[in-house]
Amino acid sequence: MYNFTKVEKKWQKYWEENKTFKAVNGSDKEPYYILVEFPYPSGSGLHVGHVRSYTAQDALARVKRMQGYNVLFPMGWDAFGAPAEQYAIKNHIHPKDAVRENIKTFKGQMLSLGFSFDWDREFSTTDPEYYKWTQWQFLQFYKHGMAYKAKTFVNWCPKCMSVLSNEDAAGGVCERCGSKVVQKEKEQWMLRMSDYAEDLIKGLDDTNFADRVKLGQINWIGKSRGAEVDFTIEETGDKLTVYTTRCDTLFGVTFMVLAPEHPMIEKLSGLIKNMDEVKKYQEYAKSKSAFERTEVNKDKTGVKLEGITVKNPLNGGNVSVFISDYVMMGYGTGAIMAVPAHDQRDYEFAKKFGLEIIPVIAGGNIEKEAYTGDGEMINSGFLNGIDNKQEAIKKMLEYLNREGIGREKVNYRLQDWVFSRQRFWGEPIPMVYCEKCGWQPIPESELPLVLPDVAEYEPTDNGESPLAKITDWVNTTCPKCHGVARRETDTMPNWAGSSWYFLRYMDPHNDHEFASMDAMKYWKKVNWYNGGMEHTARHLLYARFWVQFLYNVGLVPSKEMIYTRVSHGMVLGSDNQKMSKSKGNVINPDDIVSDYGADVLRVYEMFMGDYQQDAPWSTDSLKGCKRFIDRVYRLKNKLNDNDGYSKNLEMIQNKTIKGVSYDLERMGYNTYISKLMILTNAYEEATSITKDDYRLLLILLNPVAPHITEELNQEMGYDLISNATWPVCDETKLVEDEKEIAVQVNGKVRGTINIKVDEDEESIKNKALECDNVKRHLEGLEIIKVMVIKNKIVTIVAK
RNA sequence: GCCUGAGUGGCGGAAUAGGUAGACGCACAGGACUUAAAAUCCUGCGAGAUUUAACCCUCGUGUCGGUUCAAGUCCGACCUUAGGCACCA
Repeated sequence: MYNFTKVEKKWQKYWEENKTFKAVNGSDKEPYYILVEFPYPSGSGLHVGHVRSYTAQDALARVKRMQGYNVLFPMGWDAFGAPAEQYAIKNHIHPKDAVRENIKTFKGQMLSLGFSFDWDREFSTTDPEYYKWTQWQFLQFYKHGMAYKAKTFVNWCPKCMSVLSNEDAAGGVCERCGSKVVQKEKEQWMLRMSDYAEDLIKGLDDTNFADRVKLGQINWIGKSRGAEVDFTIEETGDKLTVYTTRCDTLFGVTFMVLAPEHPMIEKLSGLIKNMDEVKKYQEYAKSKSAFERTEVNKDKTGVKLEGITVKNPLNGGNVSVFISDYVMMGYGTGAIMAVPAHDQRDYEFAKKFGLEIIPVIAGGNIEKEAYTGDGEMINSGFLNGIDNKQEAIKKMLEYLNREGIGREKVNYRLQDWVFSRQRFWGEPIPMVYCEKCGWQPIPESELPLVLPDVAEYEPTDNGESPLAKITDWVNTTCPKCHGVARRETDTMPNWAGSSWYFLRYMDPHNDHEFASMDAMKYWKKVNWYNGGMEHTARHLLYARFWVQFLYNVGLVPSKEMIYTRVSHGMVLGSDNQKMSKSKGNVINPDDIVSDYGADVLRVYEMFMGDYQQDAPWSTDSLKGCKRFIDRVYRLKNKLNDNDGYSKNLEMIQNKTIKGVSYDLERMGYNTYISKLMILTNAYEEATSITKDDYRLLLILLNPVAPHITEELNQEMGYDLISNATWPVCDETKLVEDEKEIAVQVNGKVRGTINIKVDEDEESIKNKALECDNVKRHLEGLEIIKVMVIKNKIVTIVAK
């Protein structure tokens, strides 16, 4: 048909040499910022899934440019991370070399697909010029009291002597050697993200995220309204505070449970008679991985604290105190009041330990299960008789406040961000430890703190980062007292660099700021951000937190720098399974580009299904898209010498313009393609078409098939499509004077009639009633009502 | 267990505000062109009953019920499936 490889290379070269898609800061045009998640450049190359989302955003970028916007559509590399480090350990090369190779592959693939990125803004998170600013921003967190060091637990494989990520420790076993993962205590850097819980919920109002994305964020933050209630340890007078969302059931409390790590246990150790048993249980809880501990369907375990007395502050009833691992130290106060009659977990625990169960809400059967429904309050003193939760909670809160033993309290599931990783291949945390002065930030003038150039990255056997072994690097002087000091050897998590990269694109070569305020004010925010579903909770939340912090210290112009966020579906293998080497269902985009061309691959991936839904690969369907492109190509043989547009095509042309413009706004890429197929079919049916007819189709198709459309457009002698204006629908051409509408009898279609668009109702009714098949169905029936729904349907009700 | 999607022909999927379900494409079948094949073009294509044939008829958007002149679309219960969270008090 035509040599697509030659045509595609030609235009790719043209775009690169002419910087056709360069975005200029401060232009008079309206700015429009389109962002697609930058990839982790893995060794396996670009995935067809990348092609799907990049094509979609590319199409949007090309349309917006034609609509007169100054479009920023950048690309870069999120290149820190464990795989590059693993690869480097195995092959004794520096990860930056592996990364350089992978980036080269990825970029070559992207160029071969014709994406209209502004490559002048390209960077990698691993460039010292970039991570200098990631480190600088960490220092701002630190200087504003938002970064601190604290002891937390990490997944630890005792055999590999290595810290594992939650993913590598999935199922409670080490992914590499299969040993049981245990929890190891470690001092780590933390960011005070929990302080931002409320602001992160509120900020969503200033965004246009898809509802399901907003919900994902809200659920992750996990806001809950409840109360704190103080219980008192009689022997010492210490307060033991619990968090509950059901203070209405306070009369039903028969015991309390503390998390095994609860600090009160240490404080009371002198009083606790069975301290040995308690210590043993604490050890047991620690030995479990986070996975095991949170596994739901397991037996409740625990130990009673013997020798201390606690009473229910409302009715003076005895309340025994247990420790159990079903209570988490990290949420609420790390202690709960147990109401076994009305909480499933407390019920199980009570049954196992033979504890008293007092119902305080009527309904249910406590012989069988905890009753969590609503009902009339019983056995509850001043609450008796109230028959709904809300009111009972309100009354109880009033009482608790009055007596000074409790207060309303909001809790969030969102915790502070563990910001340390025990890895080599990440941004070094720019902190120094001095025996005399403690933790000290390194001076900003010393940034970037670069990773050393060595070739050995084996982790240490005590769980520290490989950096700890590079003594030249570790040993330094204290910025404050100039004495001997050690560098922090942990690095930042992968999420760090990706939390602000969209800001850097606005001003990527700035060497004295991460991005100038002017540049950020010009671009305002990311108008349209697309990425994977798996990133809509965490990555997006981290990025929003980061931006909100920068805003609060006056470094960015808005509290939310991302406006619309959408997520695309995955491209599955033809077997409807996730593509993977082991399943042998992987499609390599390079093969498709060389066999069918980039345009065909792009069209197919837009046509394959609902963009926001997963869709399986089908090479047959791909071939159909090849046929479509070929048909568009062959239309050039039908050109006539007439000027303007063909009269008989104007209606469908304008319909198509209107339809596809709307489709592109709402990510209806599959229907966008189908509408162009319909237009192409109409062109094929015509005896001949004008050059303007043809060019219109080429412009409309250009966002998804940019190479062949530019080529055919050039053959006709026109100026570039990349300089063209997106067509606007001429509504006057859409006015139809005739229309076929359906006639229903008792809800079933029994015929169709042709009407004039402005025909009066009476005449339409008559036409409908005269329709043969309609008459047949009305035989022997009495007409009750005839309704004409304008230009849509006539419906007859008969008995 | 909770949250969020999704269930429509042989397949991928359409159906802006409830108004002719199955657009567009794939696969398949028949035909044209060809020595032949590929490519291309034409025709058919939800299921069923009936008929020489056409019209026509019945059923049909995961299941059951409801609202409506009219439901893939709205409401209520449920089932299946994918993803996320998970002893969160």
